[in-house]
Amino acid sequence: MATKRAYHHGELRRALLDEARRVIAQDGIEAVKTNHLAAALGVSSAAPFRHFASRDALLVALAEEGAAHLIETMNAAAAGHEDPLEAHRARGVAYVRFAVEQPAYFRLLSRRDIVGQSTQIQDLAAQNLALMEQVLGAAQKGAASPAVARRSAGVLAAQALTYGLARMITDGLLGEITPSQAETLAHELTEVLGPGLAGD
Amino acid sequence: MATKRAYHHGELRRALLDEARRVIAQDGIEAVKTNHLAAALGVSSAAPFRHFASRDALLVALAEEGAAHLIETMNAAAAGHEDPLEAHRARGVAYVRFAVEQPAYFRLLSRRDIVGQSTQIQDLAAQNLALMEQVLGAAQKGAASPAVARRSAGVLAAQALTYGLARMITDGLLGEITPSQAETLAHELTEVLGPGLAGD
DNA sequence: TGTACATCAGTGAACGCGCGTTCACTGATGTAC
DNA sequence: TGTACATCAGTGAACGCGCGTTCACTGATGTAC
Repeated sequence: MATKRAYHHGELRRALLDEARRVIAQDGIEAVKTNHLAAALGVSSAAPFRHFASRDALLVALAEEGAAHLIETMNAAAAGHEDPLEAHRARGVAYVRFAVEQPAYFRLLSRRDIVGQSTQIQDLAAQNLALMEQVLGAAQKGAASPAVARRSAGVLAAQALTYGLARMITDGLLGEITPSQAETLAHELTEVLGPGLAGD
Repeated sequence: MATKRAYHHGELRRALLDEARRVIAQDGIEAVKTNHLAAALGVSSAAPFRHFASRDALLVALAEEGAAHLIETMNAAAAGHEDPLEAHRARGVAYVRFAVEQPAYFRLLSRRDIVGQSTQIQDLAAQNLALMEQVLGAAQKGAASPAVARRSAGVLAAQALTYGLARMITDGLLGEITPSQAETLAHELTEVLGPGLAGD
């Protein structure tokens, strides 16, 4: 709102997060430099450290925002569906859309060195996984490894497909793609998966 | 073979590539530092530049090796199968196995800034895609976008699933996983996809 | 088989820049009386 | 309502290190005669 910034920026924390998000979306996480963020906001290069203990802390905070945002989006998408399989599919579609619309959040959330620093994010991920299992009503019999013991083949297949599509798009492996094209793709691909899940 | 290295290393180029591969597998591409490679091989920090014009050139060369290796592996895996659908599935499984066994190559090959520097790799990728389409015998009707116009939903679904699984594993999102566990997973997941592809 | 010379693959010292982070400081804002 | 003081959010200068890359050099290897 303030057109002319005075000595005190007022919204610097928020502005730093937003600028970092912009940079990540455009050039990736490695392109985030604290001094560039500061310069872009017309502030000294030491200023960011009044709000974040370190560059890493800034990235983790941003990732936490993203996680909350993602869960919310997926829950909202699933809410409208009676059929559990359709609800599950809607989650997958929403996930891909989120990745395309918010590539910065998505990139942060696929970095285990960043996610690993936030128990909050890990908790959200666990909740989400439990929800998926519940929706698909999958019995968890013996699985391939302890690490994936909680995931049925169906859930994992759906996750791998949506995650893979999301990554292919955000990593630029499919060229330029608009959010609406991404959504169409997500619909088509989850449809291919449909018969296999139903027969589970 | 030579136990004691003399003034001339003799295999430095090869050794640099191997060491870089090791580092990438363990800590990612960003962890490759020319001076660390040199130190690990007991050579001065300027030595690598006798064999590669720059750090980037080294990474591209390594990626080219990886691409050749991958194609070969997938072709070999598909060769034993009569049924085109099974052949296609074998390719997918081989792809995931490759990603797990050779995470360094896989990581390099999913970086478009690196792949983009090598027409050789791009050619190999195009050939491979054509082969997949041919195997699946997919008619290419109107698709979601020009960029993906050559890919049917079935091919893209299979790619997204295998790519997604491979990335989830190599990015550590599924915890520690052995190559044989990975192969089991790949089998299970491609099975889920089966019914949808057959009915295409 | 030995000597002269070109070429190749190393050395080691240094450069230079980018970037995260620190530090003593100062201007602005909020609160007590 | 005004003054004194604590606290907060900036500044700007500097540090220090990591790392890619360059440069003039030198020891080893291969080839011609």
